[in-house]
Amino acid sequence: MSVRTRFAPSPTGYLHIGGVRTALFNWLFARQHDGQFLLRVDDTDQQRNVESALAPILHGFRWLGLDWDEGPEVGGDRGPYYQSQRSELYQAAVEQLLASGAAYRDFATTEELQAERDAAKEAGKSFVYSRRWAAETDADAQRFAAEGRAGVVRLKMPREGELVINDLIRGEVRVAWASEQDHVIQRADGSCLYHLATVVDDHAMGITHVIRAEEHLPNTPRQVFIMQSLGYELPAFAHLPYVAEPGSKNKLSKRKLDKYLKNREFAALVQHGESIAARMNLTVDTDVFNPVIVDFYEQIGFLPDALLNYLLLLGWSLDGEREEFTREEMIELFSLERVNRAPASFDPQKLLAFQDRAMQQLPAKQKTARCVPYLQAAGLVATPPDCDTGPQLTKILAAAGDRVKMAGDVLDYDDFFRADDQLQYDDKAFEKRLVKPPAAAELLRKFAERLAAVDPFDAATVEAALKSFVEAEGIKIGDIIHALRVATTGKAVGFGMFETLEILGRDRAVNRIQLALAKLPPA
RNA sequence: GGCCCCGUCGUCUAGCGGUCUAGGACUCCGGCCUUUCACGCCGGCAACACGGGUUCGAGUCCCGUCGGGGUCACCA
Repeated sequence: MSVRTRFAPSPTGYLHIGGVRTALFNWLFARQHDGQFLLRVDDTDQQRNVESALAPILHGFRWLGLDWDEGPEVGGDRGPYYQSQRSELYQAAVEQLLASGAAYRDFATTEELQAERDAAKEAGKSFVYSRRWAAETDADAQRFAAEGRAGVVRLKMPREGELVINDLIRGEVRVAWASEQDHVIQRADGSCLYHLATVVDDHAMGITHVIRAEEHLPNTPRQVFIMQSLGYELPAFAHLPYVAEPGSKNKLSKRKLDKYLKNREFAALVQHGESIAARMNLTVDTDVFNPVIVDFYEQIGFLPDALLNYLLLLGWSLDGEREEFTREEMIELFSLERVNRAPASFDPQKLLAFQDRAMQQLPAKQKTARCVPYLQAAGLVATPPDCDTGPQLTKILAAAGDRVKMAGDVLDYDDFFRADDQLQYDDKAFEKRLVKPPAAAELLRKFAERLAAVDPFDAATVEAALKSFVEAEGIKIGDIIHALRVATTGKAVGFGMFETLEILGRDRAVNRIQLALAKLPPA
C-alpha cells in the first residue's frame, strides 16, 4: 500500500513556521516512500473568504517547493479537499455512530453541563457526564425537543480500560478511557466538529500516516474511538514536538511578536527585514511581516532551501555531525525514528547561518536573478532591466561576496544604481571622513586628478595608482581610502574600494569625488 | 487542578552500558588577516536537572523527586 500523508491547514491567512515544519516532515515522508502528500483545508468552523485566507498558505507551499499531489487547486480523485464541502460524509458517519450506539443525541444545556462540572470540582472529582439528557430513544429525543432543547451528538466514550497508542516518535502512549469525555461531534445546527471530520477524511482519503504536532496527542484517543467505532483501519501516528519560542519552551505563537521582540536575535532579524522593506518603500503588514510567518522570509529574499534545511534540523538529526542537505538528500535520509521527542526552540541566528551558507553556495547567475526584483521594487532598476543591468549586478554581487546574505541585502549597494548627483551621503560618515580631517579634501582633489588618468580602469591598476599616490604623499592608505569611499559611495562601509571604483568606472568615480568636494563647506 | 508529553553546553543536537577527562553546529569571547564591513583561519568558555536503585561499570536501564511544556470547547 502506498504511503499517503497530509497536512490540513485551517485557512487562517498565513503560514506558520511550525506548521511548515510539520508539513515538511509529512512531505519528506511521503516523497521518500514514493507516496502522496495531500493538502486538505480544515474549514469546518466559520468561513467566509476561505479562498483569500487560503491563498497565502498555498503561496507559501509553492514558494518552498513543497508540492502536493492532491488538494486545493490541483484536485485529485478523493476530493473535494475542503471540509466544508464534505458534510454529507460526516452526516453519514454520525448516523452510523448513532446506529451502533457509539454516539448519542444529547440535549443538555450549557448551564446544566456547567453545573455538573462545578459539582464534580466541588467534590474534588474529575468530571464525568451523567448522560442525564442523553436521548436513548427517538421518543426521548422528541420529548427533549418539545421542551425546547437543542440536541448535539456526543461520543459515548468507554469509561473503563485503557488505550495504547503506538506512536512512531513517542513509542507506547497509554491513556485511561476514564480520563476521556463524551466529546461533541455534531453541533445542534447539524455541522460537524473537527475530530469527526478529520477522522472521516483521513479514512476517505486513504491517509496511512498521521504526522502532526504533539498538541494533537491528547486528541488521539477520541479519534481512535471514532475510527474503531466506524470500523476503520487505524493509520500510523507520529506526534512531532512543537516548535518553541526563542530561548524558551513555550510553543511558538504568531500572536506573541511583541514578546519575542525582546529577544535580541529575534529583534535583529525583524529589524533587518524592516530595513529591507523600507528601502523598497514597502509598507509592511506587521501581522504578516513577522519571522513566525513564512511570508516574511520570502519578502526579504531568503532561499527556500535554506529555510527548509534549518527546519529539518529543528527536531531531526542524521548523526549530530552533518547539517547540510539538499532536497534530494533530505528525502533520502529523513526518518521519523530520528525525530527528537523534546520541543526545539526556534533560533533566528542559526537560521541566518543556514541562509548565509546557502547564499554563498548559490551560483552567480541565480544570485543575480534573485536580486533583480529587489532593485526593481526599490525603483533602482527598470522593468524589464536594461541590458547592462545584469552584467553590472553580477560584478557587484561578485565583489560583495558573502556580504549579501539574503537577496534583499543587494539594496546595500543602491549607490551603484543612482545617478551621481542623486547619491545619498551618510551624514556621520561624511562628517567624520571628509569634513573633519583637514587634509581630506586636498588629498581627494589630487587623487581625482590621478584617477582621471588611470588606464585601464580596473581594480588592479587603480590599486597601483592609489598605492603610489599614498607613497608620494607620504601618507597612510587609511588617510585617504575612507574619504574616498564616502565620496564615491556615500557610505562608510562597503566591499573592496578598488572593485568599487572599477565598477563605477572612471567618469562616475571622478565625477562623484568632484560632487562630494563641492558639498564640502568652504575651508 | 486532571490527563499526557518532555528534561545532554545559552540554542539545535550526537550519544542506543564500558571507546564520554561527553562529540559536532550556531551564538559568545580572545587572536590572526585587513582600506571599512563581511568572510575566512586559529584558539577558548560552556551541558548529562536531582536522588535512589540495577550493574564489575550509567548520560545511556528502572523508580521517585523536581522542573518545563502541551491539552482539557457545540476551535482547529
